[in-house]
Amino acid sequence: MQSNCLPRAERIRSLKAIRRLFAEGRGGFVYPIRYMALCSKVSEQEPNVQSKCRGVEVLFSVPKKFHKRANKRNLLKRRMREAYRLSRKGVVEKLCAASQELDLALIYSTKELHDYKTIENAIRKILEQVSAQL
RNA sequence: CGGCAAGUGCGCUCUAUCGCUGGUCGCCUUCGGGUGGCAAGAGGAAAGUCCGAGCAACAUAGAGCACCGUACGAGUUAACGGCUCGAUGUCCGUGAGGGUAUAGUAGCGUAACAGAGAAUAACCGCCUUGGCGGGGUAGGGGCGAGGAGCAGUUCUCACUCGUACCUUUCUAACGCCACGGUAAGGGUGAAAAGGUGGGGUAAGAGCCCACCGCGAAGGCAGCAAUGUCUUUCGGCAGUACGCCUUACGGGUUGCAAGACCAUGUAUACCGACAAUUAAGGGUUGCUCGUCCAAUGUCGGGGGGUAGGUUGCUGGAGGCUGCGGGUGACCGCAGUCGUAGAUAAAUGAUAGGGGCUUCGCUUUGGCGGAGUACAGAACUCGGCUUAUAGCACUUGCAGAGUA
RNA sequence: UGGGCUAUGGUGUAAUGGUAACACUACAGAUUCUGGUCCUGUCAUUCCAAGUUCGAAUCUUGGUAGCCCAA
Repeated sequence: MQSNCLPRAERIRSLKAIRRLFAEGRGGFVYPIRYMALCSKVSEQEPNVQSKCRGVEVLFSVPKKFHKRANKRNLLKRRMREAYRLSRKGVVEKLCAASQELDLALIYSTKELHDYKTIENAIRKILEQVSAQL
């Protein structure tokens, strides 16, 4: 598996999982991004999912309240996704070693449009904090 | 040359690295998928959801009323409230041009404040007639003064003057009242019932006449809206908005429509039979019409939750050429294959190149800043709104040079 | 994504097309030894821009912002 890929399968798509994440996860804030994280053990009871560990599932969001226009929301989501894609490698390896899985929500919560570098720094810091909490 | 007006077109690009989505061709597979190659992947507005259609469902969508929309003429179209060409009024602009309005008027309603009056008007004014006052003329008797008869008093008087009263007659001027006639004038207002001049009249008035304006008929031009006239006739029309009337159109809901599969189990719903009731419920707001029918038994069926497939992109399609039409648009021939996501792909980073603009500079060149509006969600035809900048065509007024 | 609704002082509401009204709050003044009560006054581009009209909060059109519905 290529280290930089981020296919659709690594996104959180189930409503139930999102509800559980926001109900039970721990939050934090690194300007300009708010995050929620929830880690759990991989359940070893189910024999057919004996695969490689599921690793991280992630969700990006930009509220409509802060950015009215759809193209700006899209731009920010793409920048966050790109930054996450390029800097997630260490966390995934650590999780695989500990055989844990992690749900992560990244919410861009400011009215300014920031460029790629600030977003990348923020996401690096968030990933460090999350992996330190494991 | 810079500035305008109308119309049309375009709306950044290249390379490298790392990615995303669905398609197709191989290989692997535990049949869930994985992996490699190939070609593809946002717009002129994708937006607003303001109109019009397609498509789908709803067990009838039928009739009448109500309600809503449209409303100068002709055309265009699948359809439209759009578009094209044209007509008239009005406003803006020196101009090229642009904005806006325009179905009908028999009836009804409203028009604040101001003003006589906001629509069968009549307050002031003007005028006829009548009455009263006032004024004038004439007469009568009374009173006073003068004069005369007789110098004075008293008395008398065909005399003169003044004064108030009564009677008669007149009313040119003035005041008041009444029955009428008028609509010229009354500085108000957004708006006051054709305008100017003359005649006419008791006073006035299209009451009459001339010119201008308006309406109708006729001729001519035009498919028509309408325009026009050495024509004829009519004295001549009530402004705005709403109700109303007429013609045409509208069944409702919208791809989260709907169809299928899997999961799954509240007694919602459906069918058959039996009995009972005729109240009730549904269908569009109402009426008619029409459909259903409380309950029991049997059979089917499946609430909530959370998924997948389909609907889904080949269509009133685009482009080129020829022909028709002033034009919107239409016809024929050739050619092209052009997004299909679903917590929602179409990107990020780095480096160049265009373009615009600013500063420095002797042209060259160097440096800085900017590169818009905005992201498909069933699909089309329009409209509206947002947009850095660039290009082209035609036209307008102006300045300069020859 | 598709439907629907609303916008009036700081707040909550009124207003036939004809002077934007009421209550509370805030501020200023007056009263009081001081504060409160009471009294007087002030605070509006009727969300924005065009149009219709003699005249728009109201009618029409376009925009902006906010809210609601559908699973």
